[in-house]
Amino acid sequence: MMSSKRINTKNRILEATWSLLESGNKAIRMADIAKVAGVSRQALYLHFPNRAELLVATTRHIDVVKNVDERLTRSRSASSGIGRLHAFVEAWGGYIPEIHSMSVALRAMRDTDKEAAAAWDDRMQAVRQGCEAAVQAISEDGYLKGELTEVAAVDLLWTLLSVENWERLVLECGWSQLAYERTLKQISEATLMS
Amino acid sequence: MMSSKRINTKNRILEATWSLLESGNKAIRMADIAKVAGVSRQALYLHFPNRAELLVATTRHIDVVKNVDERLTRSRSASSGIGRLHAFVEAWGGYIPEIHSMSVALRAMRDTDKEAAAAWDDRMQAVRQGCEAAVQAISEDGYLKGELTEVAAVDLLWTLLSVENWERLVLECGWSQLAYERTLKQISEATLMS
DNA sequence: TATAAAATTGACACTGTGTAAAGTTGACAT
DNA sequence: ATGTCAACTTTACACAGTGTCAATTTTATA
Repeated sequence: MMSSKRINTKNRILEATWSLLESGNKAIRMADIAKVAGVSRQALYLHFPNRAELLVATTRHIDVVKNVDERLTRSRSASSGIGRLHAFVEAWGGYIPEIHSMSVALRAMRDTDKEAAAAWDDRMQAVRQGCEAAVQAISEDGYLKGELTEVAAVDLLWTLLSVENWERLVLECGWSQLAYERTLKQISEATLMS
Repeated sequence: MMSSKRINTKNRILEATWSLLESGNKAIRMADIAKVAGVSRQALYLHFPNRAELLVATTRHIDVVKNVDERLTRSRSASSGIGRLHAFVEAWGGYIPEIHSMSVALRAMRDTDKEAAAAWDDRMQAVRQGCEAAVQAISEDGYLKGELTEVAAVDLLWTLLSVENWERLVLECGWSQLAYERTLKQISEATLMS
């Protein structure tokens, strides 16, 4: 079959990139990726136009493997506002550690690369939509704090649930994932609901 | 005087770097800095061993000019816990926009450069100390939430007041500085105090 | 006016990205 | 068996940006 080999190689490259990202090594060079994928450096350029697009493609690949979208959407099934809030904090909060290495890489490229920035913003917009759904449910239940508009509430929840805040608490301050999720539920509640 | 010119040039370089950082241009090259400072590219290396140290020196320079430390320390004079909290949120929160461009540059180097990481961590430790002082005052007043240890409370306040959260709300979501400060006072209170 | 520090000039090594071209391998259709 | 086509390799190179080096010029001041 004409393209089976190609698909295989492309996949190997994506997996190699992923594993290097997870290794925590920041300065990943094309040559490193090629080495791990067991392929020549030039072969990378046969499949991806440049480094940025390779990394972006890797995010998408991880997204598919981890089934992000579905997991985030599923959290919207809870009936009450507070139920949705908790479910979303759990879903997204639990997802962060899985995509964290990716997130670091994408954010590092943010300044220099437009595509990378777009890929990251795209991910974040998905999260924001989850926040919107939760806030709306709370608002419909009549529990949204009086002084908050819905937009402001979304802004706040979105900020609280940022990857950066997770990094601070879990990686820098050494909180357990459990403590993170529990506390963020509390803070979100205290911040948004009356 | 033997070194008046040297100091002048060094200062011009620091100011040039600063202005370039403030210009929002991400990819600042040594050649750019030299041009703005009105000096040859090689002259930069006469005063700073490399790009990283030049940027780190620029932070320190800004710190001195803006008088950070004193402004942060001054916020500890309030008598009550809640007073200190508010004063600190105001002091630090008001300071963020002034050092923001610097912060972006330092964080961008964080991955590749040890010194830059150290310089940034150093700044953040100063902020953390401010958080500690506020939490302690609240705790002494007996208003610290029962389920929170002092350390956890400091972790949380520190996280809430991160530059990244300011960026999200003010730059990305378009909040005014006033709204930011007001809301962060509220959230901090709701999160830490009973 | 002699001298020493400060700065300039121009050349170059090094790293990493991306391009280009010629050659190799293997599947497979005829 | 042979020819063909795509995937891949190999080698070479252009390019940008950092950092080094050595020779020279400028300038302040003793």
